[in-house]
Amino acid sequence: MPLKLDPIAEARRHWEARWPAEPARAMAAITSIMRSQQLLLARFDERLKPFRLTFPRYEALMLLSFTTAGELPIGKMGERLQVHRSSVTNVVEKLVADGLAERIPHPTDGRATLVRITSAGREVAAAATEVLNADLFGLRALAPADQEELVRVLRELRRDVGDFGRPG
Amino acid sequence: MPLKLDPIAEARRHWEARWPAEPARAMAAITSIMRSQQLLLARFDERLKPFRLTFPRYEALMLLSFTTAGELPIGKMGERLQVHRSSVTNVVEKLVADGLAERIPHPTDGRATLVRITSAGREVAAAATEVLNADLFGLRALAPADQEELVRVLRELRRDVGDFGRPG
DNA sequence: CTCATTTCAGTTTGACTGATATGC
DNA sequence: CGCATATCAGTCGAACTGAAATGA
Repeated sequence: MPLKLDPIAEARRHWEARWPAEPARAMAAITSIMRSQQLLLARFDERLKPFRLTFPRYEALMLLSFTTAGELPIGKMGERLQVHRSSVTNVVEKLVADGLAERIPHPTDGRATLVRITSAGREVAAAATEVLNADLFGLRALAPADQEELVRVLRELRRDVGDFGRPG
Repeated sequence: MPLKLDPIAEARRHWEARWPAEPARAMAAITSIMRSQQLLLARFDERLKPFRLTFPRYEALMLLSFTTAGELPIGKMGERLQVHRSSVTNVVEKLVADGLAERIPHPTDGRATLVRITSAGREVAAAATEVLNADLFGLRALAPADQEELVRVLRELRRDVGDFGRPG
């Protein structure tokens, strides 16, 4: 059930009454991101449920489907998804259990495990993507220019916080 | 360790190779939000750790501190924080365990429990906020105008997804 | 009685740490 | 040998569901 007023606008008024404008603005931006993520994630999970997927699993599946060979070692996946190796092990376990991916030995490195998307995995990935595309990932009402603006500003944010760039 | 390239720009190229521009753009916007949230949350948890707070706990504490009486029933908190009642029960339990809040009986409604912030809770909330303010909530490098833009666009998004407005 | 409020028990999920096995 | 890779066992946090208790 939606609230009557924008909760972030309300919170911002409280902040501005107690702290300078600068942190209040930053806080409003942050909580906007947090809340948006929460809402979008809920929406995604709902759409993905029929496929027995969650957003992290969907991400992993799409990552695999984007590689030329359809396979990637666990460590590489963790790097790309920015989560711990053991978390990847976990997610992959679910995909394997559902027949969407399989573990195969690395041809040259005996330590490594390759995760390969199966044809069933590709089908599910395509079908799920179709569903998500159908409502444009929940952004139907957002103007294309606004979507681009979002990407641009958040790219700045991510670079600043250390998502990419500044190699070191 | 930061990646060399922007992972979202990379993913977007993959999407554009397989699907129309519209969903690719939406997907880029969505994953920008998801990833930003992930990065910010990690940063917050790090900053809040010395106070034995997590972001949800901090949110709950701030919510209480913003009310005139410093107290709120559980259900109201869940409504404002947009989480399930039993989740609030859980978070409040942690705050109470650390002496930052207390449960008191509702004066007129015997069913309800009021959660009240303690003076220790106010102190911790203030100290934690000071720390978060010190790096402007992780948005040091983002221009004020960009922060406002973020708030504006995400307000549209939230309204569309059903965070507020459209009462019914 | 019905409805509302909260708690409790139990589950799910994802992420982590640290220890271990294996192979480069 | 040291280093890298992955798994396993165990923990934690947060969210949920559904049932039970209590009281308006």
